[in-house]
Amino acid sequence: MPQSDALRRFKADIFQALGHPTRIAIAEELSRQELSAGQLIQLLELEQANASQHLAVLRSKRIVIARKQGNQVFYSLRDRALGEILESLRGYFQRHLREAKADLDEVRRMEARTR
Amino acid sequence: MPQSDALRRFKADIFQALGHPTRIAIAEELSRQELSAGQLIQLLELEQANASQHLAVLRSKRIVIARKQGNQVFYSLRDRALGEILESLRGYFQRHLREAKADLDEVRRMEARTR
DNA sequence: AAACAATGTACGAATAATCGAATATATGCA
DNA sequence: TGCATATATTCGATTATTCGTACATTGTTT
Repeated sequence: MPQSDALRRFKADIFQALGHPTRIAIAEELSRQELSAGQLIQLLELEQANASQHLAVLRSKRIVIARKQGNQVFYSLRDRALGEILESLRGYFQRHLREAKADLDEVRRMEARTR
Repeated sequence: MPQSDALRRFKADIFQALGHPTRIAIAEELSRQELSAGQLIQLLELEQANASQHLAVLRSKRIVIARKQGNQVFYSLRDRALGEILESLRGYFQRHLREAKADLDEVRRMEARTR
């Protein structure tokens, strides 16, 4: 592949890091306010280890900043642009609402079948 | 997880679909202009089957629209917002250039070692 | 119809992502 | 020091992605 392959990988890494519902949820919460790991766990009803793993992914891609204070670790989004991207996807979703709903319905049907 | 889990999955799906360097490259080309599968293959120097698989991913998440014309299939980005998101990541990259460069360097070192 | 061109799909192997359980590493406090 | 709390890491099993090879499909041309 020609040109700046490494730059593409960089971008792809960021997308990929956000390519999981739990990490989306974390990023959305953090775009509103700084939160400790524990608070995130409580808010999103996550397993402790699982949350920590997802936070590690976000940290490794530098999407999130960790600030240690005493016993706990406070997380925040590193760049507000990421919050805006998340926000702009809301618009995207609205714009394609009809089809998006069809997609979501299909997801639900799949879920129903799998249970 | 509370609240609209399905909506998060929807968003995560979009990120995940863009979470691969080849698909980023495809999306970036298509944000500039409509292109046939063959043109993409040539531009990005991809294997035919591989390109087709990546295009299938982008189609399945409706990131891309396929228009069949005679023998060939022309692709375009479904929503310019996606192009803008891609563009805004360029800004993100600039803003964190120093660290981003360190990341890229590390990627390169990893690559060098693996070869 | 036969050959060709462009694209898509199926399959299997290799690699990567995800999860829960258990364990480790701080830090705070009695 | 000893114990509790908050967070991170390791491990193994499971599932998902990715890739190349081979084949299928569709439309075009002769």
